Amino acid sequence: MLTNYGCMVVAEDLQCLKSIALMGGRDGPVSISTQKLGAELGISPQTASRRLISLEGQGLITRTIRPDGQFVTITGTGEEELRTEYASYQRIFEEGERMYRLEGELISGLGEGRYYVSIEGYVNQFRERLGIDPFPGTFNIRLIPASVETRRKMAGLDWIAIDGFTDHDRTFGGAKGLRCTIEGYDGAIIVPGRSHYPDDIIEIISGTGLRTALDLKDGDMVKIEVKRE
Amino acid sequence: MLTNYGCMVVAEDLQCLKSIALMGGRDGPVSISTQKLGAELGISPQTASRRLISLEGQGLITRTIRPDGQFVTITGTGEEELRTEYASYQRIFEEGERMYRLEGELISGLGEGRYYVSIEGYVNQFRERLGIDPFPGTFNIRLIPASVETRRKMAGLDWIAIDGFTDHDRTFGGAKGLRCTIEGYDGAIIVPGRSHYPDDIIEIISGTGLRTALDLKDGDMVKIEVKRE
DNA sequence: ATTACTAAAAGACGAGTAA
DNA sequence: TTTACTCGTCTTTTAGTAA
Repeated sequence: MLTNYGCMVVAEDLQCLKSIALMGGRDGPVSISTQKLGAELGISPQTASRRLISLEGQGLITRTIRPDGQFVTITGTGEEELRTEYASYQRIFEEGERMYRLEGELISGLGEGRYYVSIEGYVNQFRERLGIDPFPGTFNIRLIPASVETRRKMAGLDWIAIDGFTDHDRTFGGAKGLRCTIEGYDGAIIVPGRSHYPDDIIEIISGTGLRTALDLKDGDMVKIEVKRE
Repeated sequence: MLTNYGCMVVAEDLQCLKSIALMGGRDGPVSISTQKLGAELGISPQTASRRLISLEGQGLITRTIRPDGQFVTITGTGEEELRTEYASYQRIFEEGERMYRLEGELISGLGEGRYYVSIEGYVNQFRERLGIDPFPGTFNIRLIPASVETRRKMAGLDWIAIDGFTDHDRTFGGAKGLRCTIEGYDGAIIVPGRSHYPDDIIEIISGTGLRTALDLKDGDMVKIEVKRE
């Protein structure tokens, strides 16, 4: 254990302090037995006792010990410590640029997308619903594994429907699209309605010829950003 | 270590997960070296590495490891875990009955208070500003050590000023009061303006004769509640 | 530079026990 | 019942090292 030059409370101690706070230790003394606290935290009474001693030693709680138990109160310092932790979580969940980021390598298209962007029935919808007049050709990306998880989370976003249609007795399936930026360029992720695309591959359309504009070739890494909400 | 039957993530792992979230691991892959993470958490790179392995094993993060570092993303499960923790802190700070609780034993008064409640210049103010027509006699309490801290926190509350005055060439000092309830009965804590009362003793006035009403004698424990804000 | 293994050192844990 | 000590064990940590 590093000496922790006054900078931070050890994780277990903080967890223990949190439990005391949940029992009401911020508002006044709460009766806590080491057994009860131990059960709460999944540790032995002995260890619970040690935690309380440690918290007291750090000035995070004060105690009144009696033969039949003890009363514990969280000090101002202890409360500050909890507030700092709370602030971290607020930063995680309340702020943020609200952007999902995907990363992957450029691969040769599966062809399907190229086909889509040459059909008027689709192109019109891309233009009207997504605001993209697609460059003839798509951009296919194999996500790094760490991005596949992010892609899953994106299922909850507001995808725009691209309707299927029939033309000259031929049926064209539906799809859905989501606006994004590719290294700064506007575009959209397109996911065919039925066909099961592999989890780690996404197909992108853009008004720009991205391969040329970004000077990319197969295997190069690309970053994609998607606004949340 | 208990087996932790799927019920909870170990405190250190959670702390580590929180750090990753603060680096942006919720929105997409973040480049994290074990060294950087270790420095952030005050642990060695080896331990940081083990933490990441552990988090991955629990399905809380996914990783892409490269010879020159790694990309880490928080999974949906990991995010849930963080949200649960966040919810705990919200409960601590956002909810609650907003009551400070004090506890102590009834002691014989220091006399000073009894004096106060017999002087019209004070009594009028108690009545008008605190809404209390004081019973002649005060209630003195020696706080248990665990309550002394709470009393300190109460300094931030909205105390009502009791002004000093002069009568027949005699000077009467100011004081401040704060409404409270004593075992359910209305009253107020009175703190003399100048005199330095011991930290662990509080003096209470009430419209009721509390000793009789509550059937208390010296040494009995009493609970006092004060509304916050 | 990385990550993560092995092995020695450090530290934490819970059983037993006293007060 | 409590709290918290000692002590033996076991876990965790870090240093060293390999890939």
